[in-house]
Amino acid sequence: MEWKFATFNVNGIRARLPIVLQWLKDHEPHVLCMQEIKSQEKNFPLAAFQEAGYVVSLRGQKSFNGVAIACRTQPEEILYRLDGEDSEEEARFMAAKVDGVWVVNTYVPQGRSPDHPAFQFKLAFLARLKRWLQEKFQPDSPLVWAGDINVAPAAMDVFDPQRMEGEVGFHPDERTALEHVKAWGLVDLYRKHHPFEKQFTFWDYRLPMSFKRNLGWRLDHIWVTAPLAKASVDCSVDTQPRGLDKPSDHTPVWAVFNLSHLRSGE
DNA sequence: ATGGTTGTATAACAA
Repeated sequence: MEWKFATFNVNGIRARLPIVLQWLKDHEPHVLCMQEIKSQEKNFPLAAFQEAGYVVSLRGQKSFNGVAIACRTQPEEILYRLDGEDSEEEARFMAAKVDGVWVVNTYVPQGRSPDHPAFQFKLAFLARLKRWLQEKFQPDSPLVWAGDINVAPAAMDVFDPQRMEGEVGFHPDERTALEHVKAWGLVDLYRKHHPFEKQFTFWDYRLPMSFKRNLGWRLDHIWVTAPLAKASVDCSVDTQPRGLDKPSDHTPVWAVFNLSHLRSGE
């Protein structure tokens, strides 16, 4: 069974609905993780997704943040909170078991700047995620961690690494925190399939012509456990939606897996 | 130099 998975920071689901629906129609993924839906559940366009053939589970919040998972089939199990989270916490995490695969969808805190308290919150979020993975799952089980991770893992993942070194999104403490999550047993799937390509997933609105000039960052990721890495057929970034009218500042990342390959244990 | 634009919600705030 070919299983297509995608992640997209939509930056406001209501503003992005036409682009997202068209993308679903064109690519027909089994699962789409979304971040920054900036919507409460009552304002989320559930019916439009249903008409497109998707069931959506979401963790919303007024105005900011918010994550959602759109699936072809109803997930077997859904989790809305990292361990220890209280109901007041920002909506940045959810997980669902779909087609036998655990899908962990995060909108990692951006961090504002390295000297801001939000930066420590970002590092703590990554540490908590690692602990949660460690306590709940085995790295030899099929699991995807995806979303807007808000960290560029390496120099080739930012348009000007010398200028960005130490900035939020490309700070050594963030790269270390990300390495710690990875060390649990995850593979950066885009990088596995494209070891040398400089390919971004985010281009800031505030930089004039940033997309045209390719002044971007690779912040959106699909990281998977070993069995899924082995079962993966392809992983790529679709830059097309970033060039449309009224785009998100991010663009989708997708991957294809051969799940029958996974289940046969080979 | 510390800008710039965008979405949400309708005044600022976050990114």
